[in-house]
Amino acid sequence: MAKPDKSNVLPVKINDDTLRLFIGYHMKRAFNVVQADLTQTLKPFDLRMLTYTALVLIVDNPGLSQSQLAQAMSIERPNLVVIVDELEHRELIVRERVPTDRRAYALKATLAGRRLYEKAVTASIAHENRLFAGIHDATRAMLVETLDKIRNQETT
Amino acid sequence: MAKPDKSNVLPVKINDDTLRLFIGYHMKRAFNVVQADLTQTLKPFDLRMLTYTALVLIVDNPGLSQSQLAQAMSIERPNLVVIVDELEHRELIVRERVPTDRRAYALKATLAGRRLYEKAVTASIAHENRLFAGIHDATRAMLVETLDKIRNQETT
DNA sequence: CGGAATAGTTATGCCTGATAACTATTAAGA
DNA sequence: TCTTAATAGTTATCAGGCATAACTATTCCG
Repeated sequence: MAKPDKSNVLPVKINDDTLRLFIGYHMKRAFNVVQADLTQTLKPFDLRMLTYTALVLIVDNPGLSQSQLAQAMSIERPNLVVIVDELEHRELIVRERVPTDRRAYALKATLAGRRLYEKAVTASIAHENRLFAGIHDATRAMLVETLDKIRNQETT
Repeated sequence: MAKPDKSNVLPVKINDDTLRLFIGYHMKRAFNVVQADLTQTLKPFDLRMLTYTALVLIVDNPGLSQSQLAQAMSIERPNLVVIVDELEHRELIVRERVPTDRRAYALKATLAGRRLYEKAVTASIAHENRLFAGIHDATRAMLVETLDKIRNQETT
């Protein structure tokens, strides 16, 4: 006579059928996995998702201002300050003065910044290839297309 | 002779082609939109995403423990305490003692909790139908299937 | 010129998420 | 049985992400 398994080594399976009705739930769970993996990928470069994103945008858009960068990253200006501070202190970017507008900074990557960019982007692509290895190209394309459609539903 | 538009009313379009290479980037942007909309949807019920998720799981799994709930929500036990506290103070759930294990609580929804659950779930379904109106059923199914596949790539 | 708007900054607070350390209770092994 | 390990829940604490208000310096505009 087997005694009931009270040990919670393998806890009872929880029913999340209601939550599974929601696409947002699936998006959150999936994104958590991607973000956790990306965080690990960026750790050797001492970059977080936000500092990485900012570095990429500065390298690809030399001379952009902090306001433009904040808007591109969909974060508020005050929150960008600390990010730019960190990149500047690490000498990955510089804040150059704009001659025609002494309020604004022109953000530009240094050589070290561009080198870190190359390494981090390469590692990130490898990370995504690994994580999405089981998903066909056509499916990936449809996924991206659908995600962009959702993004553009924005109810601002 | 049109003068160059220096006004940043419509800021220069920033090039994010590199970031667009990453599925995770598209996921984050899309999820931000969904989350913002859901937050607005839940606001009239005084629920946040986490309190809402916890309430749904407790209603659907009466008697589950805080440890099980934390695991189902993929958060640490200490962070769940405040969530359960809030739901309990609002008398949406109760912490019942488990006779066979005096360490654990059996979480159960009250009638008020179940009623709020009904309203919030109904509103959430309407929110998703509105947000995903432009996406065909077949596409939604494929989206969910792909997201679940990504979630299961988890590199724990 | 003078008020409005903009760029950047500082201070501050809320929410999410993680860890360490603790109490109470239960399980497990000598 | 007795000791030790493990578990459930809690507290304290910290870091990160994100938002707003208020401020300075500068530029725009009527």
